[in-house]
Amino acid sequence: MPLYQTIKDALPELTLSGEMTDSDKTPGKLPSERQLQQQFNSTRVTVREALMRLEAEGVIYRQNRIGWFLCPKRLLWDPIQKVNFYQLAKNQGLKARTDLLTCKQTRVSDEIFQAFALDKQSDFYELYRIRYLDDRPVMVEEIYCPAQQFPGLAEKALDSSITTIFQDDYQVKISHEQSDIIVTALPDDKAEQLNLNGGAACLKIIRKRFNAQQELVDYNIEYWLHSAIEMRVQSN
Amino acid sequence: MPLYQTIKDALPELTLSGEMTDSDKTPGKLPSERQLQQQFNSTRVTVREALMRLEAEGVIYRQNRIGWFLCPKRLLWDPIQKVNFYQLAKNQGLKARTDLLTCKQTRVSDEIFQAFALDKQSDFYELYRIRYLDDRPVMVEEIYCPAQQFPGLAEKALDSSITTIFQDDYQVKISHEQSDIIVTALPDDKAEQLNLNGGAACLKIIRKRFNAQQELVDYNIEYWLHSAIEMRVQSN
DNA sequence: CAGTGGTCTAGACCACGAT
DNA sequence: TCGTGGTCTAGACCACTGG
Repeated sequence: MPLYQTIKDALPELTLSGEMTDSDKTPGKLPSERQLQQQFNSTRVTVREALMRLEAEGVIYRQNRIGWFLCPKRLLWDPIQKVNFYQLAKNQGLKARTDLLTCKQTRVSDEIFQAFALDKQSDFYELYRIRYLDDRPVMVEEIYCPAQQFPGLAEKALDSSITTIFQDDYQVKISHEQSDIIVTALPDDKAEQLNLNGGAACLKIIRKRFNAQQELVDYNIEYWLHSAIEMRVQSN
Repeated sequence: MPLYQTIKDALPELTLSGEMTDSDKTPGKLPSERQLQQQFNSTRVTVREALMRLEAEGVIYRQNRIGWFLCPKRLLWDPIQKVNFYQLAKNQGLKARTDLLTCKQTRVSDEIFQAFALDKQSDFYELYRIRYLDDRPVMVEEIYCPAQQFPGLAEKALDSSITTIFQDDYQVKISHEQSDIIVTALPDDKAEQLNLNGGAACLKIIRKRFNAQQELVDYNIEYWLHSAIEMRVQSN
């Protein structure tokens, strides 16, 4: 059996038992790579091989230049149900939070513009937001919607539910949506916003939401830390 | 910019252009790691860092001890629709194939047994299958169903659609199913069956299928090569 | 048998975090 | 300032693939 397998198998217990120096400081924090290297009489390359495999499995994750941590349980999500993020988290005993990073009016890429089937290229609102579960950053998203349709959007409480704002402040109701979901690597710029490392596996979700007239209301790109989410779908 | 970034960015074009020795032999095959190491005046560790990031993105994949290859386009799949695998592939211009690895009667783990809510532990059929798209292995699955309910199942054409066999040979019709979907790493034993490497990101799908009486008909665990699949879901 | 990827060693320097 | 993870070098031996 490869050495990294031995290390990999031993790591979760080693961390939970709190034997090693780092672990008793912050709960769930793994010992440093150099400590592990000594513990297993190996090298950093091999230790990191073990760590990265555990990361791929969704057992641990890392914060950029901080260290490696055990993953809490995943958020269970049904892509069919249009359940509010806060409600979803609360139902599962998790604390949800959203931070608005930026909100500006701008032109958008052709791909996004064409999805809206508008007459001519005009301004869009572009929102960048981060979502947290129990204060752990788990998702970044970009939201695009036509500026003309949502005057004064920038002044709203954009760290709350966009759906609610659309509905209460603009009488725009979502009646239907389409989600494309792929597994890919977290792009470096998104990773930076999450204080994570680029290259980690993530779930990329492109969501288009429509009103009853089949008009596109908003275009949403989400990147989820892969270890933070689990999907459950029913079909009849 | 890190060196592995430079290599990563240059690789797809380098492969497609067919400049390097390996690439013109097998279409889509990347140059060997040692060739790349020379080309970029670097080391294997760094070259592999670039390769593994591309793998995580779903741009390339590797066959165990054979080499790295560019990924073909993903199979688009709607977890809500109960579409036959062959039909789905055909609609998207892909050639589907299924290989039966093993089929035996056996006891099963408590987790699976309990899902069936049977009176007492009895034998189950356990099928292992591999699925290919255009002759590329993209999925391994385990299927479990109660042996008593499907006498002689082992003699059927198990490299075709199980759903069809259930329906035509046993008058058992699936009316409803539930899928759990998570991103994780391909376990080593599954990787071996696919001639791939353990540790690569994969989509793990646990599917439970029920008849009209809400009885569990079969229990299915699938591991998809993450770069081979894309999900699209509609919600109303 | 030659070449490949899989695994591993034993170092190094840097930027950044915590203190 | 010290320790951390991020990146990188320059090798090595092995098991296996393919000719």
